[in-house]
Amino acid sequence: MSVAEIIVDVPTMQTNRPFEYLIPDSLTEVVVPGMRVEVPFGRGKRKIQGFVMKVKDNSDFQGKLKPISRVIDLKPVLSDEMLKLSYWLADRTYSFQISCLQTMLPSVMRAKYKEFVIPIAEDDEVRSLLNDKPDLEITNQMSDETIRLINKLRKNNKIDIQYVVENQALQIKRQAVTTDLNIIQLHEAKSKLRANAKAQIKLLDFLCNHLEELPIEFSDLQGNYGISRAVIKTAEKNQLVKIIEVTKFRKPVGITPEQTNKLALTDEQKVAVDQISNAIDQEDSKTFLVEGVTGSGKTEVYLQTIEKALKKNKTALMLVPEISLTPQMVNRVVGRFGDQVAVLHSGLSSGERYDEWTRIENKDVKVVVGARSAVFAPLDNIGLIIIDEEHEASYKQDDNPRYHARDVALWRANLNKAPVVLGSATPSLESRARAQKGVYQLIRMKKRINDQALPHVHIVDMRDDENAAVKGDFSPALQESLQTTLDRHEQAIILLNRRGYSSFMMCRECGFVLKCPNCDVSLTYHKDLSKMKCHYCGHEEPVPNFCPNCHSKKIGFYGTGTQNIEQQLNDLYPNAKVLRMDVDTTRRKGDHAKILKQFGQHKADILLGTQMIAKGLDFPDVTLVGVINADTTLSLADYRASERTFQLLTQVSGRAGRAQKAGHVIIQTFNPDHYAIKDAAKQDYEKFFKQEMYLRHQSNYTPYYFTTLISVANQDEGKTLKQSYWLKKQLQTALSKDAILLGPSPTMISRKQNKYYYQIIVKYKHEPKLHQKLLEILNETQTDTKNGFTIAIDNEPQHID
DNA sequence: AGCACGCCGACT
DNA sequence: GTCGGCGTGCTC
Repeated sequence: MSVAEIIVDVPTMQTNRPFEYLIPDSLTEVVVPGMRVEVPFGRGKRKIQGFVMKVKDNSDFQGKLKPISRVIDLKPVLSDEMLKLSYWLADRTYSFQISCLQTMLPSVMRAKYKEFVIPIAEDDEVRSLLNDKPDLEITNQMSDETIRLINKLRKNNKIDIQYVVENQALQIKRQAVTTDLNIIQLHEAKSKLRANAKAQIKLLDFLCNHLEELPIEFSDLQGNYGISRAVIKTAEKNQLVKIIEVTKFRKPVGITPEQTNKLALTDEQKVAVDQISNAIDQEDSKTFLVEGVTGSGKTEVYLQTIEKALKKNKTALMLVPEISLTPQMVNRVVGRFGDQVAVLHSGLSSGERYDEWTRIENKDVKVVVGARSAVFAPLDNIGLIIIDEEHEASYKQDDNPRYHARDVALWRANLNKAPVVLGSATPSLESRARAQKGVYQLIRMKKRINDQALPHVHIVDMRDDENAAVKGDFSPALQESLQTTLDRHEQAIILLNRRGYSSFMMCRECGFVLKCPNCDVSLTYHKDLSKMKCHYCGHEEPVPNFCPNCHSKKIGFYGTGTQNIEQQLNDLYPNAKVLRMDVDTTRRKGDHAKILKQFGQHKADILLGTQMIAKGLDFPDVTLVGVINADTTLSLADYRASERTFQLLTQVSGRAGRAQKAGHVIIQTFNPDHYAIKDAAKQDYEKFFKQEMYLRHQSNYTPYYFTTLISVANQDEGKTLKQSYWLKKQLQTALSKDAILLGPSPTMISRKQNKYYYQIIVKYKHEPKLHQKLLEILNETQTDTKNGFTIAIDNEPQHID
């Protein structure tokens, strides 16, 4: 007898364990761990997807085992390493195992479930329900009436429900172009076209040059050659080409960047490369923290160590924050390693993502570059893992499973006996502290390449009379510097530190602030829609003409958004071209890259934006960086506020003067004496680290303490609070006197989408019973979860709000 | 999640 | 009486 242990696709606490199924004779030897299968589950005829975790010869199960219906994959989609990782991940993040298994795979591999009504009796009601068709899909848009009818007919055995598990990944079909004509016929056709049919000529030329690569997908033609769908359709009409559907993905006909060669290393780089290479050689899974000032050439260290891993016939994984996954960055890697590289970025459609995943799985590539989720890339035999901008909060996923890519990377590295390289100019306190203790090996790179001077940073005290008197948000010093920069035909970057600083409406008469009816936040003004919008739930309403509270007409905008600043810049420098980069201008995929490209080609003089412009951009003509409001992140009620402010200011300052030209940075602030701002101005990480460590020690925070955040949410505020206190009491029973228990307290935005949020924070050093207790709580509260309670556990949260 | 079982109130 | 509301418990 052959039995499989299967994790089923039902994300609840009760089903969060393996279920045993009989492997039918026809599938023995076929069903192996890591494979997806379809199984019957529950009393009805429901069929769902499951993951095979183990295969064994017998079962202790008392009841009758059901057999596996069919296999979804012919070979396992998860390796033993990944299966093993899923146990650890589920445990560490307090998530369902099924959720962990699913996040490791591209989203198209998540099963889609469909239900169909099948008639089994001749009946008028059945006929009218099905409209004389052979079946009817049950959707959630059906009226209650229809659902009731379906239930009734089923009870009376007049219809049956059929469950279908769909595998989206295999269903992806894409349109592609091919032609029956040969090269001579194509040329002939071309000569017959009118001279002004430029796009048609371009298409035919393309076909002539790529005949052996046909069929080629639409998206490739559009993306890489600018041949639009309309052009192809016209050609089809004229019987020049054929449009077919392809299921087999081909590698995109990409523009391979120019081959780049190794750069000569500075002494500091050499030390770094040697040490890491050594660890690769020794298969030593130690962790390096490369603390290198902006411009010290960390990327070259990454590239040369990756090369080292490849030479040892191993693979390499490189994680970068989504935001710095720019063409600049990608080209540098692809330029060095060519088609051995797979890139997983958010610009890919889910099909393309699956494509890249398949390439990695098939061992067609040796290097994977990508954002957070790329840490689950199905690479085999990993020789090196790199995490660039190690301190970035985006490495932590903020919904379930709440994993930190760094932790996953360390786990995989340990299993693969590979070193990990954490790189940053401004390491996270926890990593830097670990290096201090010798857990990680610290490698410092203090010098910039070519001995470039660090930019000169000038702090402007906005409390000064002179600055306070200015109407807008630009101090005289910043105005002057901008003018000088423009006069010299150089470029400037203006950073607006965003949090809580967008335009909201307030009444000057009664102080009323226009808020979202569902969430406890003020609505922000969106110029493009001319509407007030909630950033949390998307609620929108028209801009009021008078105060809804006192009916005064003195209601107006407060705060500064990027649009407002853009206006001010236009007023101050009417001849300068300003590019704005924020959530509004980068909504569509590729917008981000487009704006940066334009700026890089010097098609604009000033780049204005939020956080997203601070990362890894390298523009030789930028000589001025201005920070409008350095302190808005400081005022957050988050213990990481100083760290975040320091990191942001240091990163953005590093954008100035990266080539031959000297850089200049102006930071406007109301807290000029704050250490985070002063140390950032001097690019003095070590000094900041000491000061911040002292404060963290004083207030018992990371890295001196571990933190776990438990949040409770419910529609009813009283119930939420009651539940929170119960939770706190439960936790107290498991904690020692040394643990610190904070809360319950309302979150910064205490109401989101009509639910009230309360949180409890546990700070601890060593609490062996805590983990078990939290699991118990999750188990005990599952009935509450059904009743609209949300209980979330965040291990080492990135922000507390 | 989906489904059955079971216990209560208001209708042909 | 019985239909249908939802609370409870189970799924190999």
